[in-house]
Amino acid sequence: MPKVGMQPIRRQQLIEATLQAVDQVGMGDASIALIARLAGVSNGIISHYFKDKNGLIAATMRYIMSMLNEGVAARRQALQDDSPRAHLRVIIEGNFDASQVNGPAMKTWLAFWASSMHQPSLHRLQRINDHRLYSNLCSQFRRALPLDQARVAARGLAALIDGLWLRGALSGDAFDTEQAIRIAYEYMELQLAKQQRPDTHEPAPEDMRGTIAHSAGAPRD
Amino acid sequence: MPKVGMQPIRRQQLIEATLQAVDQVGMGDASIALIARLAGVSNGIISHYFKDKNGLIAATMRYIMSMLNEGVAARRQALQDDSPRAHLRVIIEGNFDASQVNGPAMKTWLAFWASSMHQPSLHRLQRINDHRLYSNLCSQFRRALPLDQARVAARGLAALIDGLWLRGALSGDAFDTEQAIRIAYEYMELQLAKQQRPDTHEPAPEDMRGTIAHSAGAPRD
Amino acid sequence: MPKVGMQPIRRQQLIEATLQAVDQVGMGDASIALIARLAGVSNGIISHYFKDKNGLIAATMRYIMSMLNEGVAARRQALQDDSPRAHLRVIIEGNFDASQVNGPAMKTWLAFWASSMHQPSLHRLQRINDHRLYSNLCSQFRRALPLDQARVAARGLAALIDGLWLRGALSGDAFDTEQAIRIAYEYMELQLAKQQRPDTHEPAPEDMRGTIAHSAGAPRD
Amino acid sequence: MPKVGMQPIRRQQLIEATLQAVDQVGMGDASIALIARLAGVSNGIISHYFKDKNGLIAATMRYIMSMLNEGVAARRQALQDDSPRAHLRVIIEGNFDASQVNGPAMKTWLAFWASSMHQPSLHRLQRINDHRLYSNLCSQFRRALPLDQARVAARGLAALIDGLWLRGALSGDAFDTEQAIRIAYEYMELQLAKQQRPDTHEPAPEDMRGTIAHSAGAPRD
DNA sequence: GATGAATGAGTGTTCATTCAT
DNA sequence: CATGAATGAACACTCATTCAT
Repeated sequence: MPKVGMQPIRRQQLIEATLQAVDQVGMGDASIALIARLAGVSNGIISHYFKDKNGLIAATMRYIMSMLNEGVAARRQALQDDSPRAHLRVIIEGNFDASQVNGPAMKTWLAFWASSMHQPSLHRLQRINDHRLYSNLCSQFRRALPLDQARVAARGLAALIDGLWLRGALSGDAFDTEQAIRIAYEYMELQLAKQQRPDTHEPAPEDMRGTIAHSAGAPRD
Repeated sequence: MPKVGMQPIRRQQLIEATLQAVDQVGMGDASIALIARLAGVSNGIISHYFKDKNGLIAATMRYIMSMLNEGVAARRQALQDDSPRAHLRVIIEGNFDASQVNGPAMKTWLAFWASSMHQPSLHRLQRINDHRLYSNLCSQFRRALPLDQARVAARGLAALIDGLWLRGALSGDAFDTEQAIRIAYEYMELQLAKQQRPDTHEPAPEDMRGTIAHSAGAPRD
Repeated sequence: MPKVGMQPIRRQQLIEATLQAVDQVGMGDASIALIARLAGVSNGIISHYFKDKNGLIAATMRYIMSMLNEGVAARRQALQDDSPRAHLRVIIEGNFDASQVNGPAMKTWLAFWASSMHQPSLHRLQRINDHRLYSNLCSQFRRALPLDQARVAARGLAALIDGLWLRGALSGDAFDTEQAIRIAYEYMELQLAKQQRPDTHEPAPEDMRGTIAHSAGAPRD
Repeated sequence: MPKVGMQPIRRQQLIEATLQAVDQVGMGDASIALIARLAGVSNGIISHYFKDKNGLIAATMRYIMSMLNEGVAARRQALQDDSPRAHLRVIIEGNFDASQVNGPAMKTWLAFWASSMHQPSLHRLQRINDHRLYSNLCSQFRRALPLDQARVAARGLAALIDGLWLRGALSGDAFDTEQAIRIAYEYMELQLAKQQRPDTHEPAPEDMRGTIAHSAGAPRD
């Protein structure tokens, strides 16, 4: 009943109800009536805060994306090592953050991707996100590799991260975060190894002092 | 007009109309009425041949999966080199076959994944497919690497293939098949390279003497 | 496949499948497809033999009615006593014949009644049947009672028979034929007992010395 | 137009439209669209208030049943004579109340009976109703007769009432309430007569001075 | 005689959206 | 702010019927 400041609270409430609904019945069956019931509010209020259902969906997507970005940002701030490797690790870890590998988030991401193929507004959101992951990876690889190699490495690592996430999400089993991170790390190392000894394709061992560093790199984009 | 033996013809006709409809408006809006119109038949015929819409969707998915399998199988038969490397290349290439990187197929795959999170029957299909890619890769890597390494390599390559495919599908641009294949090849080579030099810090070295073997491996399933 | 004489066989086959279908799913859900499947024939054949669904329904009703009539007729032929009482008993018993108190018959009768309220052709069938029971009872009571009393007795006994049948059918339990017959007998006796006392204001007493004729009495009508 | 507290009004409105529709075209053809049109509301509102068509049908049945009960209850309250006879008369009369012998009610009852053979929820309703008529009759007969006789009398009278109602409904002509009540009265008297002179099986004549009495007994249940 | 492919109108139901209260 | 009554189009699905074979 409070007049002031209800907006952000209600919006958050409805976004979380949306995630819950998508988790329970899928995006296709996540009706406004169900979402409103889960949020404990009336049907009508949704258009009040989000104009229409698409608005709610888009807001929910932006919310998950911001969770992803925050997951990376928080890790980056805790970094002490400023090496590319440390930054890349942060990006990788952030993309497998708990906020991204739970049921509601995974189902919503998948539904979002499917929708983005036909909804221009979602497609735009999606491209921004995809590009962010790539460019964050690329800018870190760039510090260790020539541009061409950096681009390929970034493209590969981005794909590997998304692929690991995708297969984990689709498996139906609990997400094996550790294994996913390990595989992504290894790929990163293999790419970085090209820098040290351009004549070999071995990873560079000695400079990996477990450091972590405060780097940048927002997740899934 | 009713002829005898129309079943296979009509089924194929309706599956193709479904792909077309999904391409045009997305799976969410691919109504029976639209699919029937695209196929040039009446609404009612769909339940005659597929029981209900789910039956049509599942048949469509099976069709795309069989296309994928055939794409790999055809390449495998043309193979002259029986090495793991050659087989792995076939699997990679098959997964980026023209039948898989066109609009209708990509949109259908994405929609299928999203649906599989909530439809047990689709989930089953999906798991079978995912597992097939992994086990095909694994059995090839196994010929060159120790079991543990082979597993990790297979998991990584499967994820990389799916991730490259996913990012390509979501990009909205034409699929850059060549680049995707190149990145996947490189990953494959990096993994196979571990066998060569037993002296490095990598495990599983000596027993993979470049052996090759004739194996099989169908992609994405 | 025999050409000649298939008609009566097919018709009977389809009528029995109709009873079976009504028993299983109710008349509302007894589709032509289901009936054809139960009969082991194709959908299309029904219109060949019965023009349309209504024709099949009507034929099925006529079949049940004829079973009822045969049940009474058979008992009447076995009769040695020609008294009104004996004839009335035959009518009562015939109405609770096994052919009338089984699941398919009871469900079909009820559905038929409901339909007869809106289908003139069925309504006509129904009236004929109802009237037959009444007039058969009436003609027997007439042999023992004055016309007015006979009419009331017949109306009452007809209603009691139908009511006993109805409540038995609706109960969901096995039909207690014996009890129903006992109650109907008692009513008959109470009505016939009025004849004994010629001093009452009613006519037609003494001349009904049990004798009289083989009359008729078809069931439920 | 949406007002608060519309629920009871709309529900009643829709129930009456249902009766009207059943009267006009039968329950089989009483579509939601027709009912909504007769009620002057939109199709969608029905699921808003009754969940689905079955809910509306069940509510309509409960409404007719409550009318029946009220018809008996009102008569019972007006009773001055507390004799079993008076109470039984009230039950009989209530079952032929104007609310039960009009077209819509009769058609709805018949359709309800037919449906109750296949819809468990309706069957339950139906059994309750059937049992109520029987037990009300039985408890009154019990005051004048030994238990065994009372049970048989109640069973017989319940069947007679239902049978008279059924034949009246099916006749297609205007319901002859008076005649039906007269026949039921007579049956009641014949049964009650057993009490007075257990040594004879004659009905008790003299004590039937048209007494009425205030008794209880709800009809058809 | 018999099949089953094909139709297309009709069904109950769901749902995002609107808006008077 | 918030409700929930109300709409009406859209949906998947059913079905009696027709008819080429």
